[in-house]
Amino acid sequence: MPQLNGGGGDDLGANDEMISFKDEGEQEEKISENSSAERDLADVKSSLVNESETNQNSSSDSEAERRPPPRSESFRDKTRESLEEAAKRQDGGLFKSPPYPGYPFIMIPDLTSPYLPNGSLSPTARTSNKVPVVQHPHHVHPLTPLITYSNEHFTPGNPPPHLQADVDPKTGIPRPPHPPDISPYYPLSPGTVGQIPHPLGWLVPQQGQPVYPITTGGFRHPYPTALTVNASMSRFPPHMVPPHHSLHTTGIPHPAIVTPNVKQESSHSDIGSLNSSKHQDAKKEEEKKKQPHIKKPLNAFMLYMKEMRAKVVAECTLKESAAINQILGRRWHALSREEQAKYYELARKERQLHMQLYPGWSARDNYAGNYQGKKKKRKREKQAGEGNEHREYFPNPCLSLPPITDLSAPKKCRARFGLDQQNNWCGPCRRKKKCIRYIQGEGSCASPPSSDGSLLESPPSSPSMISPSPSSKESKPQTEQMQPLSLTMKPPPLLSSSQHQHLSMAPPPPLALLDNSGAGKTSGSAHNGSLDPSDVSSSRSTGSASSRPISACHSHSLLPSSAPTQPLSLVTKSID
DNA sequence: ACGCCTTTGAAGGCT
DNA sequence: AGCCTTCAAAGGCGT
Repeated sequence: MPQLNGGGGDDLGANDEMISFKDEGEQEEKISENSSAERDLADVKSSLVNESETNQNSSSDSEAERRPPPRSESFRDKTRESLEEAAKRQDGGLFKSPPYPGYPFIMIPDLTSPYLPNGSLSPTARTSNKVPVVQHPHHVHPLTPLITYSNEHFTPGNPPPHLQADVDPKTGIPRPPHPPDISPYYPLSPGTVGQIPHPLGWLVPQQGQPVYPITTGGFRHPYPTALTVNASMSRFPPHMVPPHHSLHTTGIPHPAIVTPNVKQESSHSDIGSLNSSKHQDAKKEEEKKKQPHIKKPLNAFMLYMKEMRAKVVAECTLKESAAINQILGRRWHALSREEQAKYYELARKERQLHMQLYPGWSARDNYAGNYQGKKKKRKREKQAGEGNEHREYFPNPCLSLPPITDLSAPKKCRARFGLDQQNNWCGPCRRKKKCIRYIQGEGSCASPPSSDGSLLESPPSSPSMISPSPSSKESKPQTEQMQPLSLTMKPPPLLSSSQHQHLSMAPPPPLALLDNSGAGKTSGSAHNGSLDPSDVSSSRSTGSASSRPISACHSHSLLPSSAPTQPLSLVTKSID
């Protein structure tokens, strides 16, 4: 098995995750090409890291000086630079083992927890990127993934939401049971909703049920009265129409559903020009705007970002999301497999539930122009020389972070079988489409992901659960390619660069590495990673993004001099 | 007011 | 089958 065992043999088994580090792989590839082939990749990496780090250390100050003054830089460029600077300043310590206090999933949500940064209850009702959507403040919270997979917080006496007969006499909307354990999250006071926004808050298990007790057939039932939303108003079929104001079973607005912020101005502005079709059009428009916007479920990284953003903001003085996201991106890579796996698991579950809740929903629905209020996003032009080339030749030190490659994160076939067994993948998976096996295995699976509700112990993503798949050949021991996400396993410590060296001795190199050594050229499908979305992202990031420097987070979080971070972009950019 | 930036992952569409 | 594009969150910043 080509996966790195963070030293534990607790391989989570998602090869594809490795590919997330395709940059790393690519760079390693380049490195190995450029340097002696015999050199251990890890050595190369670490040495490069050290070099860059030392460079960074010694020249971080002079870097700015050396950097030629912006020639004909646009404001964007300047902004970028400032961003880079900021990131440089702030990111540093982020790459030491993040001081994760523990995983939120098993944390008992505590509003009073100091873990909640002040700003965590972030900006309320902000619009997401100008999309006229309303987000309740509780939608945003660093502890969002606080969803607890343990039953202990859920009194077994509470009937499942869909059986909840409690109906609000006023609204006719089924009321959530308000279990004492949940109430802290969702103090559904008249005007306000929960204070703890949780992207998956609506998934909070009840009655000791699995997080996703909803079966394909049953989840709609609780909403008959709630589905009073004028169907004509909605482009969504009634069953897709969120109950009422996007209320979830629990009466809690589903984070994925946002009601377009209908601008009131239109209503009175119409008064003047009531006549004619104009008014009608306006009306129509307004109605359209009222259509709930079902957002995409957050992916693992988004969940992670949501949770960690506040933390990063707190740790650093950064506020710019772009810079923070860079940091988070690197932190994401620095996460241990298990940690990442948890997010993947969450994301998977959210997707799953999302799919169940809105069977007809397609991500395409949210594409520009497909729903009111959404402006077309202008495609960012790829700058001519902005290829990945530079980046590849100047490995990003941050990428030499622990090769947390494989996650048994539920990535469908890819995760289950790994890249080396693509023949086992379902067709769609090979084309990066929806995994049919995954859907069949999961979506139709009425049984909870984990019977005891403890996803931590037996995550459904566990290949064995997902697919007894015929393809899971006996040839390969399960331990190798289908390792369950046993969170009981000791999480491999985040590796420092030095550790990374050690890691390089880890048994089977990641597939990517193998491929790299074998395949050589990155171009096209040289490595398996080309099949992985990460490659797409790689191409997407077009160097400009990935090469952006994110380095030092001043203050406490600074790494010891041994492992400062190196702004790659500085290296890459300095070339010309 | 609105778009861009920036990250990763998922998914749809196009070729 | 592979590549490309869009969207999801977030908040500062530029236009």
